[in-house]
Amino acid sequence: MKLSKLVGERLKEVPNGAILKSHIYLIRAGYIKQVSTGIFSMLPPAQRVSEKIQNIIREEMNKIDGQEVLFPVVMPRELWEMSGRYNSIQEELLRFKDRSGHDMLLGMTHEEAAVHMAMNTIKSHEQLPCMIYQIQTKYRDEARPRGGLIRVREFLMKDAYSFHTSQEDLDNYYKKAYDAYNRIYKRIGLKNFISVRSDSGIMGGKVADEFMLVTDAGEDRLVLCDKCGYKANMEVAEGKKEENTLKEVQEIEEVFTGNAKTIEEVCHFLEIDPSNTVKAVCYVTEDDKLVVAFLRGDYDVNEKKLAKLAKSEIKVADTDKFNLVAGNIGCVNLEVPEDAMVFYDTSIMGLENFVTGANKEDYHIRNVSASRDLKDVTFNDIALVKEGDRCPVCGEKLRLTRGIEIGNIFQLGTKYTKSMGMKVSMPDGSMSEPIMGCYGIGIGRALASVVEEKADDKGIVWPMTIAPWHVHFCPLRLDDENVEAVAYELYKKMEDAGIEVLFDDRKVSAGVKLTDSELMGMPIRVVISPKTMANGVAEVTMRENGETNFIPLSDLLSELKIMIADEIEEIEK
RNA sequence: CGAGAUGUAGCGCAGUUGGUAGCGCAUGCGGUUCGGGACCGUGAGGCCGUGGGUUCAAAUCCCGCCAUCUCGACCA
Repeated sequence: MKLSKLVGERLKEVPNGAILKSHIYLIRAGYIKQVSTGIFSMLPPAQRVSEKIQNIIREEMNKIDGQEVLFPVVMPRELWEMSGRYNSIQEELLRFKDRSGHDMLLGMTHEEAAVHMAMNTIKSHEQLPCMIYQIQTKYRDEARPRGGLIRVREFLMKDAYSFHTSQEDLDNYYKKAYDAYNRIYKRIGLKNFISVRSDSGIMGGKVADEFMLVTDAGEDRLVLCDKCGYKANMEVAEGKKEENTLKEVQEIEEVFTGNAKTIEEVCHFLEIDPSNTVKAVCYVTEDDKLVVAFLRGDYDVNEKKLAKLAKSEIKVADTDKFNLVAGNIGCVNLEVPEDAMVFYDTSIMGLENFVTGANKEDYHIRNVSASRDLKDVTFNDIALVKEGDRCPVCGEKLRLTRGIEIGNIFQLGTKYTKSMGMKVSMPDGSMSEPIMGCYGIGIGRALASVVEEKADDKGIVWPMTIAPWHVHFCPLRLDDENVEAVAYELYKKMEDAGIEVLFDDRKVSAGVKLTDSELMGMPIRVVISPKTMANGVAEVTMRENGETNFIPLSDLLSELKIMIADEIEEIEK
């Protein structure tokens, strides 16, 4: 490819509003162009990377007996009513009408389509297990896209769906998919990725794993133990809290706290530490039942954990509706409706002489004792892990960090086969709903993640396995007839030899060529100039570490081929 | 969806107390340079997001709308 003809431009300046490395460089280096919020076009180099990532994914999916299919982007309302999701999913599902007024939607995921395909074709247990997958555009009407390709509304995704006759069979396959995912990330050149057990939602699945690129740029919070390897998404992470030390129990007394409502205000007013308080956070369930959560003042509610205990989605309650005194709610003599649920976090266990609300305006109470005043309550873990908590497995201090979710796999169970009525005949002649698993990877996000992990202060650094071109060929002084002749000859030879080469055929200064090559990130740069030609060599530089070698022109092709092959082998081994 | 901000040339930005728009980069042409974003000369390129209002006069002041960004909520 000749750079002079490549569609797209290199920019010197940071695009307005871009924060993430991947966002900045992908725009500056001419890989992507924004069309609308969360909607991007891929320019030729990005498309080449995307195709290489797709092919690696295809290979790995095919290795675990996947069969590639293609579901439609547009689906009719009826299909999604079968699973109940036409109504259960809100604005994120983009709905519209066709010319005859029929309700249609844009696919944001394809469980329904997968079951639709399978239920007309898979009839017997003998055809199982079976996995079908596609690589196709998804549309999710995200409320707030961000970070360039990290969180978008329209994106290319590989999604796979497997069908099984038993949980055991699903477990076996799930393990295979898990291994395939690890191989995929390794092969596209990522290093600092992990998998974490995650929340599969109230609606069903039992097991779910998320693959995360560990980076400060991530939007998911992670909890890791460097000693024993415990790792979890913040949503499900457990932490051992520091135990409360026993103290002599004193008599409860009421204290006037006036306008001090929040924990911060109360602590400031009484000159105490938040860890000596117990706060209340109130929620309502889907059917408007009150849920009160008590935690030590220095902890926050993990709403996912609480929702699980309450067996319902929850949202923050309007305390007035339940005659609660916002800011003065306490765990002693709290009056709540019959059907209300009250939960106590384990951080309160053994806590003595603490401050909590008095359940009346302007007052708190002090010297409350868990052992005396909360004798009969059950303690549950409903708090978010915080800095300083210890590993639930080995007791070491946990590390809190962030990650970008680069893929997930989970066991769906029979949610879709049951709701849509897919059954297969079993060995004993009975009919049964297959158990499903599903497995997703966003292609664009994977691409951006590689940039995020590997880019340096000069630009993108592509791994050889997914680089748009292996070699960035920069002849300097193309106005020199000798250089020009040799350059075009070398370019042709490289292409003929099957080396993917981007040829900077522009007659511009050395600085422009070299900085552009670093910005665009090809793994190998080949420079020739009157200087190198006088010695009969080419200057070959690795983008990743800047290592430079001078290679005789006569050996250049064979050396490049070896370097490319070695590099790919190194990444994939 | 809540909070904050921004819309002026392809990109990044300036634009005074209201007086019909400029800078840098990129870009066309001519020339001199040229191994780390060269220089000189000369062009082209703007419905100042959009609709209304105030005014003799609006990029500038007021109101609505739209778009975009950041933080948060949400995220099958």
